[in-house]
Amino acid sequence: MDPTPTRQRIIDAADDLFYRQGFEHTSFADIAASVGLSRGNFYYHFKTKDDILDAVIVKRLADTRALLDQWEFAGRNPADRIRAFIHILIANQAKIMAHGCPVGTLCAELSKLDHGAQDQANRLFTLFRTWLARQFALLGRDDGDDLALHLLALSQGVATLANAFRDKAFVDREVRRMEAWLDASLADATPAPI
Amino acid sequence: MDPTPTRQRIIDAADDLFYRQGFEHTSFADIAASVGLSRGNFYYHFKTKDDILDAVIVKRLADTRALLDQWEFAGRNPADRIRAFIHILIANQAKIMAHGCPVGTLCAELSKLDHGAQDQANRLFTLFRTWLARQFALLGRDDGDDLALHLLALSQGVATLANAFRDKAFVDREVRRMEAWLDASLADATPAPI
DNA sequence: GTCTATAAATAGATAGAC
DNA sequence: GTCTATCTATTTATAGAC
Repeated sequence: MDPTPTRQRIIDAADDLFYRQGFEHTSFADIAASVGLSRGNFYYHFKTKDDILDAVIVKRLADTRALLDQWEFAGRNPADRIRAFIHILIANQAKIMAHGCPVGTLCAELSKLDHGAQDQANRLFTLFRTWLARQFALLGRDDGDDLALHLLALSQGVATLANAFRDKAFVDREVRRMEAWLDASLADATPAPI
Repeated sequence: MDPTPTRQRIIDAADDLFYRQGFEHTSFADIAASVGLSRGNFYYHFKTKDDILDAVIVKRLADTRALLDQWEFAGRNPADRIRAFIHILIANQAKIMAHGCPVGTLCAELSKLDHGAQDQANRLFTLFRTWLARQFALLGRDDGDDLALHLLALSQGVATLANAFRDKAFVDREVRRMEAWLDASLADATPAPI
């Protein structure tokens, strides 16, 4: 009858607030209010703000691994799995237009803050990178990591511009472009540039 | 014998600090110290932090217009001018790896802060977008704006990942890829996707 | 135009009662 | 485990002397 322990509710609330408002712009008071907790009791669960950030990143890493495992399981072949990645831009379109990519915006912010958790956050990118590279490798490409980084870069840029221009049609166009590029990559051993 | 007025020195310092540390993470004290000014005197020149941000964005807009005019003048044809855009990633490689793209990171931060200057900052993107779209149009493309947004998105994503992974070779590869894509677009009326 | 001193608000963090 | 009360540091911002 205690569905989610307080600690987990704090992490979930912080995860959401860090995404929507940014890490630095989110205060303890914001998180406490979101959970329905007093500021004082807060420190029983987390000693410092950086401790919460660590916990949020650990949670995001776990969530990401679970997502990739799900795609791995559900996708019948590597190409379908890569398409699943491309389609996050559609599935999360509203959130991305409102707040950008959770991974890209967090890493960018931590870089500005010169924060010690930078490397941990960057591992979120690495999870996608490694997973995508393996899918491309399974398709017989020996430049899987290069293709993975390229696709990751394009999806990041689409998220950034989608956030700035709030243009749904632009996102849809770019998703179709990525799909066409993937198809061309499958048909041709030396796919078209960009 | 007063080379740069204090107001301009404040704007220059804030511009640099906002880029390297982010807007919110930069305090008046930081800017004042960077200029060599007391905090008190600061308010003689700018009433609020938002006023400084406005001035910084105005400066960046002017700098960007000057840069685009220079490319317009120096490039012998639209293709060369687009190549000049692509090569910012090389020219500013060190800064981009350290702090990301000045435009993309500012717009992303202001979006998180839900800041009133969002639209003003987004105009920086629009300057590049409109300029690129015209170059593509001059090349006979009727989908100039689409191509402009696509190139802008890819360069944004490259900046984001360059900042996260600090990988110079990755940036070089993506620049070559963009150049190859541009060449293919020129040769073919229906260029390869992505 | 520049300075020192200071106000007022907020943020991170702690102590101790219940 | 949760609360109230409090401390300390920082930040934005103002007042007034020079």
